[in-house]
Amino acid sequence: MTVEIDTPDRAQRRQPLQKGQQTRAAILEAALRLASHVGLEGLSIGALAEVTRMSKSGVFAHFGSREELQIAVIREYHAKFEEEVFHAAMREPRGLPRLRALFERWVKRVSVELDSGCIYISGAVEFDDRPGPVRDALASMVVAWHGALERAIQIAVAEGHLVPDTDAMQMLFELHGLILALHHDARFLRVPGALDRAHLAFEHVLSHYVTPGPVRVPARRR
Amino acid sequence: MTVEIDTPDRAQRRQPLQKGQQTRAAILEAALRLASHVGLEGLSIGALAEVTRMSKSGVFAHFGSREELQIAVIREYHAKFEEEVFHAAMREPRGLPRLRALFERWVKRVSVELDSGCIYISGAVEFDDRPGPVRDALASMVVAWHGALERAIQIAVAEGHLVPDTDAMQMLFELHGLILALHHDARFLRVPGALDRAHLAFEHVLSHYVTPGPVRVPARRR
DNA sequence: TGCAGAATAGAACGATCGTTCGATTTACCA
DNA sequence: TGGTAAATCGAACGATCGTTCTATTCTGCA
Repeated sequence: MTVEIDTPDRAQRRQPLQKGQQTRAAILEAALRLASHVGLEGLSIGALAEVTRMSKSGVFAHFGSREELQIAVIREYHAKFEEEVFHAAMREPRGLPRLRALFERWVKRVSVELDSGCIYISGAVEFDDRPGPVRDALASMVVAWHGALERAIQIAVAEGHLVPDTDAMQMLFELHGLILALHHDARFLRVPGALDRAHLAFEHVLSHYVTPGPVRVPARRR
Repeated sequence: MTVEIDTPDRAQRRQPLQKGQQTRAAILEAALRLASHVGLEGLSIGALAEVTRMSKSGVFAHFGSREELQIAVIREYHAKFEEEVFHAAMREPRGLPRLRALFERWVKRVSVELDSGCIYISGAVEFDDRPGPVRDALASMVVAWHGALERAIQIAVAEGHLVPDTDAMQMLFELHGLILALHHDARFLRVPGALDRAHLAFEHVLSHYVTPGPVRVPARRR
């Protein structure tokens, strides 16, 4: 539901956002920061209004309901995630380099970023027993991301970097576990060195699937 | 703060619980079931009163504050966990068999048990940004459990089942990741076959640390 | 510049939250 | 069995929740 048609003037002046849209964006940004601390369930319109120095009803009007706000936050997080992790890594060459980049950026997103906990992870825990549109939105984003990773693995197989009988979903399961363990140790337990553990574990997982020998023959493919 | 001294009569009649204690236990059981669905933060005294068919103040009086209730729930979960996972697995022979049993029971606790989500996992996400006594209680329980696992790994090394230069904390990190991934896939995404993935992944991790060759020479030790 | 519509504020709603307090019932021991 | 302390209830508190109104301010286009 964005603006479909802009006046030519506005479009070329790079001012595509009306007032309402840009305060909505500001609210969303604050909501994202807030939700990454207190979770999607902990997100409240009152607190959001305080942070943005607006009235509760003013904030509310932009979303229509708390559920819609939560879903908007999820979508916003997804967009950021896609940009900073997926698209950035896609610039790496196909196969293992790209897979490494995906994992590396994923790691950064989950553990290092200053005040941004991973909403995919916290949301999964908050909504694993709570059906509804929020859960559905969250799940569809996570599934999409996992799908992208699975494809990256399959490409690495096709490139000959990973052994032909690699079970992509199994490998994904193992890599996902590393991210979750990292998130747990770094964010909850505050263990130093969790990052190194994640990297080393990545190599361990990789060694199960990587094609043996220094010489690799990339499969001829387009 | 349990009852220190019982009258001899009561102790031998196996009625160690006064009325108050046993309703407290009943409340705690309900709280545990409720918290595993809605989380420790989602736990409310009102909902708890409704479930136990008591008044809010009646429930409240047993704990003195919501925080105390949350901590009591954590301790209760810990006791159950210790009994069903740790103690049960400790009956297995030292080394690899015991480590396998620990993992297996851990898996069961986290994914199969009907309506009991793992409070260690959900709590870690809920309180990773929230200091206070609840977080401290939770963290100390998790740390204790991880310590027990680390010891089990070290014993397996001493028994010669795992290679001598095994990094116990690294191995623990990798195994913990599998549990978290299982929890995510089974509880949130409801993917079938997550259990099998966890088991296969366990063997993968193991193969990195297990002593090669069919013949193993257990270290002489006590 | 003026006017229509969007954007925001402000007050109020019913509900629920954790907590307090005083009254009342219940359980237990002498 | 009676008396006392423990256990439980019921009502009320202030706070906050999401949401709904109406009124006011502001923005952007003719």
